[in-house]
Amino acid sequence: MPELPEVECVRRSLEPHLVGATVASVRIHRGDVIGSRSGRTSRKTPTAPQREATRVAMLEGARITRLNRRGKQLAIVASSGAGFVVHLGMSGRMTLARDSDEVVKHTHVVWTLSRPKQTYTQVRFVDPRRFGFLLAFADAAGLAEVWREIGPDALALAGEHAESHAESHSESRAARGAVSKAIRGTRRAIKPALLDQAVVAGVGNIYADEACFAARLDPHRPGNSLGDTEMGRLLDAVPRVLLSAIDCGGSTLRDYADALGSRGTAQAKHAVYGRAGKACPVCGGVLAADRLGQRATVWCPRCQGSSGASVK
DNA sequence: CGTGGCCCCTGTGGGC
DNA sequence: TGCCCACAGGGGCCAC
Repeated sequence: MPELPEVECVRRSLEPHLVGATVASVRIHRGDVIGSRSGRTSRKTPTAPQREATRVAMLEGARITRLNRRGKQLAIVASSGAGFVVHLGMSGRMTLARDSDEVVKHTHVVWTLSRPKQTYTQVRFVDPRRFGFLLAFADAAGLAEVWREIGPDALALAGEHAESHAESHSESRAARGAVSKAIRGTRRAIKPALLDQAVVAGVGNIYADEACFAARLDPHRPGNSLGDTEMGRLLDAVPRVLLSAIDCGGSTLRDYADALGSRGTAQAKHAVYGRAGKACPVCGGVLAADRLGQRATVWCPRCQGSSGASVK
């Protein structure tokens, strides 16, 4: 479900309610959503001390000071620097709630907050398919270690237009350099390269198709076939489509909603995703579809020239 | 190194 | 109406 824009909207909707709050208690209904995918399979029933350690790792007793995001991952950080990363997978949600609100099916973890004058008393991690997970880290170095596995945040590709701190320009240059090097250094098609979180963090199946369309590049084009102009178009298009989607509150195809239950409207702007066989919004031609790297892919053969050669 | 296949899960929508 | 299959916004792992 969630790609970078949706995770960012979740972050923004959670932030004012979590920052400054103390976690009074953590209730874990399904402990196996905690830990990396590889690290949680062989788990036996935890002992009481282990369960307590897990609640502490999930910030029981701690005060939340900030919410950071990199790609599709959301980090909830306490004053000690400890915290946990939330990955929503395909169907995960973080929802704000009151104690009295019905606990829906597939609610795996519930944090109860205590803070003066709070509107919501709980945050809940709900994830029917359980492709999402929560991963604890002990301090800033621990978070850095987790995030070392993924590439630069896709929004860092944006130049001046984004929030302009003094450092944003050099950060943008570094990100663009790293991503263009990664893409140009491979024969794999640009779409699977964009989906590879180690190349750039935050792009999923919707926005990969949308970015390729916006850049007028066939998603099948080998990365090492892109010319400078084409690479520039791609690196511009990625943050552009993501920022546009954030402005719309994300894409709600089926059930995405932010922490307050607000749905997104970015799906109305999709030029190609989910529109196979329909008319290209630019040229009116029929949009083509196939599978690329096991993922449904839609593009306009006319606007996104199918030639493998770099045509300037 | 890159790709294709299969797996992890539940829910839903379409075709019959 | 009901059943079965395919598919879904995530990613990991394995054999080639």
